[in-house]
Formats: sequence, structure tokens, C-alpha cells
Amino acid sequence: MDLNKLADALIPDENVKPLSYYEERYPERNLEKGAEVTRLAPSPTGFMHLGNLYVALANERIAHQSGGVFFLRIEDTDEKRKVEGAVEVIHSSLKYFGVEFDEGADLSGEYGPYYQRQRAEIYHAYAKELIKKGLAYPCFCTEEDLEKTRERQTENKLLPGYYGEFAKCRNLSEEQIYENLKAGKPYVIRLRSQGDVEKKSTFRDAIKGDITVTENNQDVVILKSDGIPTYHFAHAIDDHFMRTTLVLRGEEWLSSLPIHIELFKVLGFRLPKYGHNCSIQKIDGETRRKLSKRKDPEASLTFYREEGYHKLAVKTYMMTLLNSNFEEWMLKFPDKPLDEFKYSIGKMGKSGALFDILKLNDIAKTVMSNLSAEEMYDFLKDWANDYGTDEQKGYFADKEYMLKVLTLCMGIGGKKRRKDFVCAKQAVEMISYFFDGSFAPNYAYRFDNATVKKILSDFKAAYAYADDCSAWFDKVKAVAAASGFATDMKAYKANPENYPGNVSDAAEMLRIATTGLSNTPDLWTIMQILGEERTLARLEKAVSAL
RNA sequence: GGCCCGUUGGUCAAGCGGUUAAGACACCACCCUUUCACGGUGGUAACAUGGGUUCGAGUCCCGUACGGGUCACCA
Repeated sequence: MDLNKLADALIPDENVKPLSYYEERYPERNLEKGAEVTRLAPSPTGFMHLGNLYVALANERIAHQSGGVFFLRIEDTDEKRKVEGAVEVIHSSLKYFGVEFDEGADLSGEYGPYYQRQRAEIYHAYAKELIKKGLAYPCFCTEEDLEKTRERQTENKLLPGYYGEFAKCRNLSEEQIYENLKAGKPYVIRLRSQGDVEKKSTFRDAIKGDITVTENNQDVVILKSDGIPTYHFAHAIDDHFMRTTLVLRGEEWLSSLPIHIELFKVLGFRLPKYGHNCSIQKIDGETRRKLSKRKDPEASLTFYREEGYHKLAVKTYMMTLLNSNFEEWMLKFPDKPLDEFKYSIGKMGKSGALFDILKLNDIAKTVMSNLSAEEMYDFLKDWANDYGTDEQKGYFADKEYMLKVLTLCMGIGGKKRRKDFVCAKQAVEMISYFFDGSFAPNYAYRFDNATVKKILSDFKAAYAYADDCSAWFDKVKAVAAASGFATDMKAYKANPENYPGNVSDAAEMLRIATTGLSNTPDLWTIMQILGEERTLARLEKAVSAL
């Protein structure tokens, strides 16, 4: 059989050039020894998963830390999953979290094009080469054919797939092939696998260590009937010509590693290093499972933007999951930028980590507490502009006032910063009581109405805006005492049964009356910020609500 | 079901044959505090399981259980 002729008949692509052209066009990168070239290769589905950020961050750190290159390649070989504007989403959402590419789709770069659809010519050149060498062949099987053999295989408990005796088109005669072509039957190009499933070997995975791999024996599809390559084939070609040195990807790829190993071998390419990282999981009732795009809002990167999580918080949390010794480092050097941490692949977890939003929240609180009032103002304002209600947007009209509120709520000027704010959404809601339009208290006192009423009324009568903090508190004490409440905490603790309550309880009533909440910063300052008129109005409102 | 990967407190995890089995989050208690927080101190809590190997096993080997992944003209 004339294989050269067959290759031309099967893949009539005029753009195809001699193979040496591609090797010259995409030369070895001129990098320092030890520099790693890594990549992120997502499908343009328009959805960015937390897992995308997770693996992107690892790749980015490794490349940049080693003086290498981190690039973006778009795996758009599946027409059905493609979504308009998806690449823009990839860039913007990763950029928000501080992950940027050196080259790739929609960026410059010498190793492009970075969209797989635009690389058809290269795939075709190598598919033809394989055909010429007898290492690939056309397959005319229909979906039904494949389905039938699969059924037969499962019935007989055989390994499913297209291989050996089940590879019906593997040994088609020249006449049969041309007859099928003439008849216009659609076909795919399959690899003529040389592997043997009985043969196993150990493979060094950068994350998991030594793993055992079985040789591939599947005649996998390398070119689909529309002439577009499958992931496996595109991966081998692209990562070779983009000169990737380390493929760090999700562990769902581990099982197709044998295919990739054979493809690289058959194409005559040197195999890159591989690291398969585990996915972020979530506990769902009794069972753990992967964070699901459909079921879990927190799986989406947009979730963190909508909630207003600070990017540093999310990035820091990802790092704690990514490298087990990161957290220790961070605690030791709280002021150093993240990128100074020495990232190592060896410290990546071997088993899937459970997503813990409480831990994220804790980190987020610390990040937020380190902002200045101005930074916080900008951060919250940006969030409100994108995701807040009109009313919330209005909070930022009077910057002076907002700055006062934030300075108080963050505890700036005190010995220690407060850590009340987790994310922008929650922070903005938390300070809503400073804005009359949003003040909708749900008074929940722990004492009976008569007691509360007396204390509120007494305080209202005594309140003077000009009082300083200690004069103010003396009045709180006096009011508490007038209702028989303990003003000496030591005495109260010794014999709590002797009193209806203590100053703390009285202060809580005042706090609830003026803010609607039992957890707020210093009350005296709140009243100072609100001003005399509004403070009295709120006390009045609370009294009449009783 | 076959193949592959994994299993240390509720969670993230140190640990590389001899440790009182770190640390962080969460939880609880106490202290600090004129109110709310922050902070400080302390506490509860773990090597999935059964066999080996060894003077000695969370660490090495085998089995079992459980969990995860994967078996496409999807990536």
C-alpha cells in the first residue's frame, strides 16, 4: 500500500510543511538551566473553577521562581463546549487573583498560535507522518459500531476500547479504504498502538512520586472526523513545540498518561516532566467529592468576586492548600510578599484537600485588617460599584464620613486592629447601621421591655454629645446603677444572683438600640460619628418600639 | 467491574524506623477588657483495619475496608 498517497488522500491540507520546518520554527527556548516552562491549558467554557486558579498558581509559581516561562494555551478543540468571550474571562479572573501569563492566547509570544484550532496545520503534518510510517490509520466505524463492541466487551468482562481484535479498521485493505473514501464515509485517524497492557513500569510523577503505569494498547483517535485533533494528540504536539518542560495538571489526567507517553514516543518527542495534583474537594453530607460547578457556588471564581473576598485572601488560602509548609512560612514572615515564598513541587499534597471556607475566612480577616482606611475605602467602593445595591453605592458619596466609619470599625489607632471584616459584601452590610436609609433594626434584647425601657430612657435623658469617653461611660454606669445593675464587675461575678444584670448588659441594650446589633465597635465612637441628633433619634425610636 | 491514586484530631497538615505524634483553622475554658471585638494562656481531639519484617513501625511489605479518579470523535 502506498502510504504517502494514503496520507495525502486522508489529510489534504496544503499548508502542511516538512517536519523540519516546525522544529526550526519552534526552537528550544534559550533559558537558564533549571528554568521550567509551564502552562495553563483550559477549555474556553466561560467558567473558571477554583481548581483552575489552584493549578494556575502552582504553575505560575514554579515557572517564575525558576526563571522560566508561564503561558496560556486555549484548548478549543471541542466545538460544543466553546463559549464566546471565554478567553477574556480566563484572563480577567486570573489577573484579579494576581496570576499573569508571560505569553499565550491574546498575548504576544513566539511559540503560537496559542489557540489549538489555529494550529491545524501542525497537527496535520504530524498525523500524516504517522500515517506514512504506518503508525496511524483511518477508521470508518460509526458511533453505533463502537457502542456495540463496547457492549460486547463489558458483557464478556473484557477491557473496553478500540484495540487488538476489536480494532476493526486497523487492517483494512487498500481497496476497502479507498472504497469508503469514495463513498464519502466520515472517518477519524487512529493511532496504531504498539503497546501491551501486560507491560507495566514505574513512572516518576513530580507530585505523587513513583507510580505504576501500564502501557497503552488503545488505538486512540488522534484526529476527529472534522480534522481537529483530540486532546491527547494536541497535547503531545503543543507541549513539544511550545517547549513545555513541566506539565502540572489535575489528576484526572493520570489515567491517560499511558496514551501520552506512547504519543510522545511515536512522534519522536522528548517526554516532559509531569505532576498530577489532586482536586479540591468538598464534604457533602457523608461523602467527599470534587467541588462541583453545578452544586457549589464557591467552586466558581466569580463567587469570590461577588462576595468581595480580597484577592490576597483567596490567593493566600490557595497557597496553604498548595504547599504544606507555606502557612508556617507565612506566620513567620507575615509582612513578606507571597512571591518570596520558596515554592516546591515536592510539598504539594498527595491527597485531595477539603475546601474549608472557615479557614479562608480567617485568612481573609487578617488580610482585611492589614489594609489602611483609604485602601479599605477603595476596596469596598470598587466592590459596591460592581456588585452592591444602589443604596450601598451611596454609602461612598461622603468619603470623609465613610473614612471615619472605617477607621473605627477596623480599630485603626487602637493597640490591635479589629478583625470583623471577612469580605466586602459582609463588611458593607456590617456598617449599614451608619446609614439611616439602611437602618432597619431588629431589636433583640435579653431583658424584659420594662427594664430596657427604663435604661434607654434614663440614658437618653443624661446623654450629652460633648461628653468625652470616660464621662460618657460614667453615665452608662449611673444609668445601670439606677436600675440596680452591678457596676463593679468583680462584685457582680462574685454574686451574680444579687443583681438583675451588670454594666455590660446595660451597654448591650444601648448598643442594640443605636445600631440594631449586639456586636459593634466602641459605642461611644459610634455615637460621635452618628452625631447628637441621630443618636437621640435612634434612642427615641428604640424606646417607642418597646 | 478493570486499572490507577490515596487514608495522621471536625478541617488543612508536620512526620521519612526510636518524638511527651508539631503547627494552623474550628470548638471550649480562663485572662485582659468601662461595652463589642482584637489579643494572651490553656484544653478537648488523630496515626482506617488485620497480618507480617524489625530489638523497635504513623513511618517498610502484604491483605482488607473506605474514599477519589478514569475507562469518549470531552477536555
